[in-house]
Amino acid sequence: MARLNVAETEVYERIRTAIGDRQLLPGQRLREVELCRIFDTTRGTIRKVLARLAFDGLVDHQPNRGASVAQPTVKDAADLFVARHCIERAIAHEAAARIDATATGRLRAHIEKEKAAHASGDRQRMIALSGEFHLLLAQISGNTILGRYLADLIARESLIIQLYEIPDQGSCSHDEHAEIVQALTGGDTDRLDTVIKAHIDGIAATLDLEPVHAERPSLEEIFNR
Amino acid sequence: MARLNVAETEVYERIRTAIGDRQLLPGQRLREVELCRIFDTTRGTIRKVLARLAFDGLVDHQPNRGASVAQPTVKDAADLFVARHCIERAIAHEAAARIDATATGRLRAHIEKEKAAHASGDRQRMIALSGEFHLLLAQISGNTILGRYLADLIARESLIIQLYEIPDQGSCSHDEHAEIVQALTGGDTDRLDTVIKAHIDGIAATLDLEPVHAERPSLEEIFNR
DNA sequence: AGGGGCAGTATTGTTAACAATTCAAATTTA
DNA sequence: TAAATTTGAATTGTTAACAATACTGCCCCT
Repeated sequence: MARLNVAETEVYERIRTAIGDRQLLPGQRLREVELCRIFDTTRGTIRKVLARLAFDGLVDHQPNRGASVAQPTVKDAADLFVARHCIERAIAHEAAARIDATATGRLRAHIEKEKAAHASGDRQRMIALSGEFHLLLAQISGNTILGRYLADLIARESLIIQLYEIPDQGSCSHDEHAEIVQALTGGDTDRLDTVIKAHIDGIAATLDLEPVHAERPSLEEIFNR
Repeated sequence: MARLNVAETEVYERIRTAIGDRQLLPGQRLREVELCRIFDTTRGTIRKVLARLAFDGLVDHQPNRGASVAQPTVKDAADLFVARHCIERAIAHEAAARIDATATGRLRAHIEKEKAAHASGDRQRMIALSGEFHLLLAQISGNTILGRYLADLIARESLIIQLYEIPDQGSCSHDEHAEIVQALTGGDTDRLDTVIKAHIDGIAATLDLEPVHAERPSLEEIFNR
């Protein structure tokens, strides 16, 4: 095996998961030399990684002004949930056509992990596992393109959730995941569609996407009342 | 307006459309210095462009072995049509919810262009216009994420069509496009689904599993005239 | 005070030289 | 002759210095 530019993908993954895990908050500046120190690598590598993240929409990269973690708008969020529903539905259909005992076992095992995380109240881990469940579905579907799109959407979603989540609205959906598995193995595609739709809507429902926030309110609006 | 790295996007677009227009054939090598000469730019710019194209899946980029136009596999092709159907369906639904007289007018005007290209037998132009029709739908839908995915899929598709198309199987589908517009304005979503499905299946049906090998024109010939 | 320039610093962008790797033809060897 | 090896050229990968740009605090002026 060729030793592929390991440093680059390493740094890329670490920043990506840091965003997914909500350690890197939206708007956080990402200075090149600072990242160089942290990851013990060169500026060239960092630049490539930032370019990739910018292309993913996870990072805002303006010429001569550097990079920062993206701050998706309300419209971005709305577009995302439409796209997510469409991709998730297609993945579920493909997975239903290919599912076997092994796949079912992996899904059930994953749900057990989610239950454990829920029981122990480890919120960070719950979020990570929830994403992984859907990526596992994508893997079972076997469609790499859909899988890539889903990974893209999940990463963006984590930023959106951070920005727009309604506090104290625990979105712990491992029981919904169990329903999805049940519908998958049952072969009832109508029911599958219903469950998928409900699941995505459930996530969207924990957000406050009122158009009020669409345009950032001006300082006038905030203080002049 | 800031003068954004114009050279980079320029080169990127030219190579991208050269692939879309079937001037750059699958497997064609893309040497850095050669591209530098052709586009009169530096190696750094070319490298960034090639990295981006590789990320798009349009270019195969192996460490120390350089870049070449990608050669999607049969599985890639199968995955693509599943994804394409899913995205196209979602875009159609969104577009149906937002369509107005202006949008209808633009779609009809586009179809007229397609008819003209068909009448004049300009195959190259027909291919380009066919892609544009779908991107126009995406624009009407207003969903930028779905639009991005669709653009991605259309670019990949052009490579797949080149590799696997059955010769003399004229896939000139401007009448199918007219049907889509009719279903869109009619508001009949079931019919819309049927038409979309038929359209995608129609494209997939013109393909064969055996790769086609063709003489490849040099980069000079493609870009320098 | 408050605004406008000004210089110094910090940060990003680019380039050109150098290093590492691969490729292909020529040569050797069995 | 065919496989293996060598060798030099072609090509890609990396780095470090330099250039350009944007940010920040200061001073001056009104």
